[in-house]
Amino acid sequence: MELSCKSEYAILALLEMATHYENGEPMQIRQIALQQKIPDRYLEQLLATLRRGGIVKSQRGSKGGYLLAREPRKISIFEILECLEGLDVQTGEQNTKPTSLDNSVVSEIWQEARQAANLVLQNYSLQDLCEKRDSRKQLDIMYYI
Amino acid sequence: MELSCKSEYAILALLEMATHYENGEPMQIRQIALQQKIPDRYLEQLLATLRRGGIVKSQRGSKGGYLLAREPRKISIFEILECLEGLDVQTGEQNTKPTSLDNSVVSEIWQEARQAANLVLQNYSLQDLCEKRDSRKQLDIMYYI
DNA sequence: AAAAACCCCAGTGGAGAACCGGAGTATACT
DNA sequence: AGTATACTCCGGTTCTCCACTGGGGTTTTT
Repeated sequence: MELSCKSEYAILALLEMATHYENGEPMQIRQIALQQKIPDRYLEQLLATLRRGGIVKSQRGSKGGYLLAREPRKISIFEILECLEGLDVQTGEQNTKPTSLDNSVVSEIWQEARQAANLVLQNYSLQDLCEKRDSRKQLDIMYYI
Repeated sequence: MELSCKSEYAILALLEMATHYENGEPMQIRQIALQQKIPDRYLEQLLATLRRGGIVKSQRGSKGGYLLAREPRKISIFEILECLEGLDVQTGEQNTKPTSLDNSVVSEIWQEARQAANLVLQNYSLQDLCEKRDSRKQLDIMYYI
């Protein structure tokens, strides 16, 4: 029930990219890693996965880096998590576990709960998170004054 | 996002105990383990945790075993999972991670999603699962005829 | 050609999950 | 009283996965 480090890193990185989305220039791994305090070699792998998942695109060579593949509004948090955690390799072979009635009832309940969580995550886009953060920031400033 | 083996075992075991709840006699670990195909030495540990969590009570000695501490209707699936997975030791010490604005926004979203899942699990009792299974069983018999 | 970035593959250390085993203790039955 | 039958507690083992690191490559810009 815990948010994995991997997913948190990925969301933070994408959040960073989303806030700089407008200027259209690619962001480097180092740059993102520094801003969000993420080990850069690790982030590299996460971004590679996100690229394969069609969430970001990369530009090689000098002046290269990463860009969101779509507008922040069009990228849901659910999609990000699915890309990273998901792809539980659907082993074509039959699962040898003899699924009993009890077993299937339990896993259905579990699936229903997961579905409820997914629904929430599908309704949050990167844009939403950015706005949430920015309005929070404004609030903080107000309080400071 | 996967249901841990531990939790699945526990729910299955409690399900087994719930179906025999009426006759009032304690069930032995071996008995439950055999029925639900769970390694008995492992189940022992899970039941100990559930006992400390006030979900089952134990009777020692010959003719001993385990009993649900309450009626199956009064035990929610959420409570079971919380007892097993939960208790994320609230380290009194300050978390040294410098929570940024981004960080807290992300973890709030995550918490909201988890909350949605928990709500589902809170609304399912052991009794509900038993009934769901039994009605499924009836259906199967009908189809067989 | 050299520098700056991404790309790919491989390995490592630690933590936790899923078990297993043995010695101890309470209870019931005879 | 004694034995069998259960739970109780404590420890160890094996295995997998996560987070992270390293060493090469390749592509692009200057």
